[in-house]
Amino acid sequence: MKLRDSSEIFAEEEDDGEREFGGRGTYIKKGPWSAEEDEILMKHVKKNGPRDWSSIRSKGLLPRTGKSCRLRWVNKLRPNLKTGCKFSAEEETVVIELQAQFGNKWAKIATYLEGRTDNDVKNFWSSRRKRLERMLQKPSPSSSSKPNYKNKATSQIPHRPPQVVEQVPASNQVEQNPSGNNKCHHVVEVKAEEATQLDMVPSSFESCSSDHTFSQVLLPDVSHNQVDYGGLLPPPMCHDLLDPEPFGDATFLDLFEQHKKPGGIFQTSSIPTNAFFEDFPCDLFDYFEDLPNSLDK
DNA sequence: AAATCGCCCAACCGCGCAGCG
DNA sequence: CCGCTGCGCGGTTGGGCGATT
Repeated sequence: MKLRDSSEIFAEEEDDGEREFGGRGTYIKKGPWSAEEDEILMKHVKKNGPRDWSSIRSKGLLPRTGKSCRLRWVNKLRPNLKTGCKFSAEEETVVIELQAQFGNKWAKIATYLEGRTDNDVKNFWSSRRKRLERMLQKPSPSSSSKPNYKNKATSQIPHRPPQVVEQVPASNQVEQNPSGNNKCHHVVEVKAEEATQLDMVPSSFESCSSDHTFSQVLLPDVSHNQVDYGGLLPPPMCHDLLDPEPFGDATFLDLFEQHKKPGGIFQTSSIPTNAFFEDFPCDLFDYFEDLPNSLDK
């Protein structure tokens, strides 16, 4: 397939009715990039390096702003990008930890993840946050758009085998694991923390009957974070947990403290029943299925 | 089969910062 | 010092698409 040159792309822009004019009377193309545009941009970078973005338009190479060109290069054309590849559990762990430490410094966080862009990280976090927020909203039986597992017959619920939950080691038990698989250790530890965040659903507290207790294995002591930060300062706490916004005036920790009190939901370490977990979507526990067999014992 | 919902992701927008004249 | 310009970053939006109803 023959790619068009820049003059043809400009000509096309002059023909279509959606062109937008820049400050100098030149039109600026917006929207999806074509293969031809990518090709031209690649050539520019090959020749000049990833800089002089604004000259791409001023030289008449592309009807795009320098901003747009840079973004395209950084997010899609740069070599060694993991495009179309979902975040691995390990990458998720890194993002969660670094977000707790740096806040929403996506560009900085992305530098710790090979092949990921700030946009990737931002989108990942945004999706995760939305999911969390959705779960934090008190579900109304009549208006909930998501399936309300509680209201469905048990036979329709995609059951998670009990052993899946039991595979998760307590944070202070992992350290004693003689197998010493650091990678698994790392993932399990932080996943437990994330599960803690996601599980802080007030509606679940209410819907959970008293015999549906939540195992402490999913409530690691956040002060005993065992992740290797590679020289970075360990995050004091995930921001999600400290952000009072989802909980009104109380932070997650406030709620957690309340529920740790005698009679609270977290005081026992008994094995949870499936019923508790049926409140959550299956993929919430995807990490647990990735646990190695060595942790089965 | 059609409608609706939810997720993912590419791309744009606005703002702040740095460099330069 | 000030204004201009380019660049980088974080926030937001809108479309595509698969899953569900």
